[in-house]
Amino acid sequence: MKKTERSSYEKLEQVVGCKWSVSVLHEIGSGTKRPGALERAIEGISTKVLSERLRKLTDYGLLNKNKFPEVPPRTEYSLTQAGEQLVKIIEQIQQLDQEIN
Amino acid sequence: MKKTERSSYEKLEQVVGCKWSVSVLHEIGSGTKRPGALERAIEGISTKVLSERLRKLTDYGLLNKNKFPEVPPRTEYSLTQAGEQLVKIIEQIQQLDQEIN
DNA sequence: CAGTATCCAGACCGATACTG
DNA sequence: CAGTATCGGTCTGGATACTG
Repeated sequence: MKKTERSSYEKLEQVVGCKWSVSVLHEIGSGTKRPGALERAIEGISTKVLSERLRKLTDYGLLNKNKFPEVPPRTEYSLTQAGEQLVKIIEQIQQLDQEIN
Repeated sequence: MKKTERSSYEKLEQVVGCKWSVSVLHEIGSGTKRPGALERAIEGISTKVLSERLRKLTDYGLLNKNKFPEVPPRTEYSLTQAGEQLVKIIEQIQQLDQEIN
């Protein structure tokens, strides 16, 4: 994505720092699994961006992807173990956020 | 910065998602306090961006700023309590990061 | 329904010059 | 030394149309 990165925080920045990533992780953590439902649940996100995030988070090992060979096609995403840990950490930051304000 | 934000993750994205923010927080957490030293310690960051980050993190209540009325001017930054908590959380994510890869 | 391709406006970053 | 202003290139996100 960025090309001039080299710090050890690269991955953190690319995952959490990407707009909508956190919302997507949180929503999936809340039980929403299918892209269509996610798109409806996360107000404001576009198809393209949702797809990009799902792909990236899957690539980074934070999401599992299950594609069912049906018509119409059905795909379900879920948190990996690492994904769940990240969600927990994100929730901590949320609380921190409230303390700040 | 962004203008079309409205999710509850806005702040998290704006703080952690900003390039270099995490590095700056971490470096200050490691004891580096003055802008000049930070600029040298954080390889690749520019004056302008460092200033922006310091300002934003200060505005967000993550950093304390101490300006001394001396010549030449001296300024020192330190983590607020919230800043320290955030640094701890970031370190957790670092560990998670290692598990992912 | 899931996912991709395209187009465009604007945001961010980087480098640098400059002020107090 | 700390901090701001400017400028240019690049990348991202948003909207939409489209494919399987």
